Amino acid sequence: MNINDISRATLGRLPRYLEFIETSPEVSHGPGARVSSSLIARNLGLGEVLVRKDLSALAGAGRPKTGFDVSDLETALREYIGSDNPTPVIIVGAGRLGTAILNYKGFTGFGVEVVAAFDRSGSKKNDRHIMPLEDMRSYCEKNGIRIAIMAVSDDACQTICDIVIEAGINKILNFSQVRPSVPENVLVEQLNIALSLAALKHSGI
Amino acid sequence: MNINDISRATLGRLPRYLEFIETSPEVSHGPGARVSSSLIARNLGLGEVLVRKDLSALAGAGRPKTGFDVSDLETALREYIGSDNPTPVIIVGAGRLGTAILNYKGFTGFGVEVVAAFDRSGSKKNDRHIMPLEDMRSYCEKNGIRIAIMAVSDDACQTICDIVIEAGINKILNFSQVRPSVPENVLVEQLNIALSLAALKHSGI
DNA sequence: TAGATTGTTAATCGATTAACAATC
DNA sequence: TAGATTGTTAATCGATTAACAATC
Repeated sequence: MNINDISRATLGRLPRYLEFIETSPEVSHGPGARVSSSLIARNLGLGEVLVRKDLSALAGAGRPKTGFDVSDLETALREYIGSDNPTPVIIVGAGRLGTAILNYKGFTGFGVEVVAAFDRSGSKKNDRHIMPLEDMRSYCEKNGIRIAIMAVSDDACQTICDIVIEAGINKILNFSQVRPSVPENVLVEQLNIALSLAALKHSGI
Repeated sequence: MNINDISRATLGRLPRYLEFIETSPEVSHGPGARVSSSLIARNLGLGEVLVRKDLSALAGAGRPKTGFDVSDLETALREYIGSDNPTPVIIVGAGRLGTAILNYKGFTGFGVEVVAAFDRSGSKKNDRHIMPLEDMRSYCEKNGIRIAIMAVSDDACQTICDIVIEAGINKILNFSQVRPSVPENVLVEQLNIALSLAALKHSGI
């Protein structure tokens, strides 16, 4: 396993590792300080082999008996996640959901940053400036934006999606239940809140 | 494979099957009308064996040459999804995200329904009545609510979670990045928007 | 009968876990 | 050395796909 095939499952755990290493009093930070995968696993409620695999895929081998170098690990985690140099994304659709996401604080730890929001007519909501759709293309070109969050109605989804792609976006996180048809060089990920709820409802407990 | 082990992946496809069957002009609806898994697969962009497995797990065997009975399939899909008799859920936390979800229209097709929202202090937002947290327990007991969506800040997550469980909730869809610790008879599903974005960012295209 | 469509069994693939060998 | 901790290989598990047999 090497750094090029970090799975989504692993990626989801990386910020937890980083946060644990940075904040736990059980982890020391002097030069040469080390941390064991077992310690991390125990605190995060994960299997220790799993942690070991995640970490070694990311930061290279640990050392038997002593564990992983804390400082190397921090650097590698920050580097891979990109928390110091987050990727800019835009939001398209500034209704209630779009505005909520626009003001959401949890993105930085995952290496992304919402830099702008667009809607049919520009406006100003909760201190953040919303730009009109017409400005999206030039904004994205100028700022090299390739990722968009779409929070628009099911009805508008395909139409807006076409515009978004036209603006140079090639990765879309879509909150609509409609799966827009897109050219094959564009990637759409559906985030379906209702499905998560339904799965919960059906999960036997 | 039988109806008791419908996977989450399958569950996510069921509403799409139902919608296709109900709305596609390629599907007729008279008594004895049938539809083939291949037709569904082709239209939804899925493998036909996959569709066949999903459908037969849900509604029992199809018939070679003729396919699946449309009416049986519709009944089974509606029955399993529960769209005619949706499960009530509550929202806890009526900030921007909570309010957005409260007004979200996409739940019915997945067999769930948001029936109330709670926040520290009750209020009225966008025509929907928000109740104070103190009323949650009696409301849930009276209405038999066992599922909650938590849309509160990371800081408040554990505190509110305890209150939610106290109110009789045993399944929680949590938008916070904090994973609350809960008794083992309570199920928490994390829905992490930032992770979805990060995964998209790292997906090679 | 022939052909469309299904069901079944085995193969693949990815993620996780278990068992054990290696090493500092 | 002994023991803590790692890495590696094989097993498991779930979802999907491929190949093929069954049947109306």
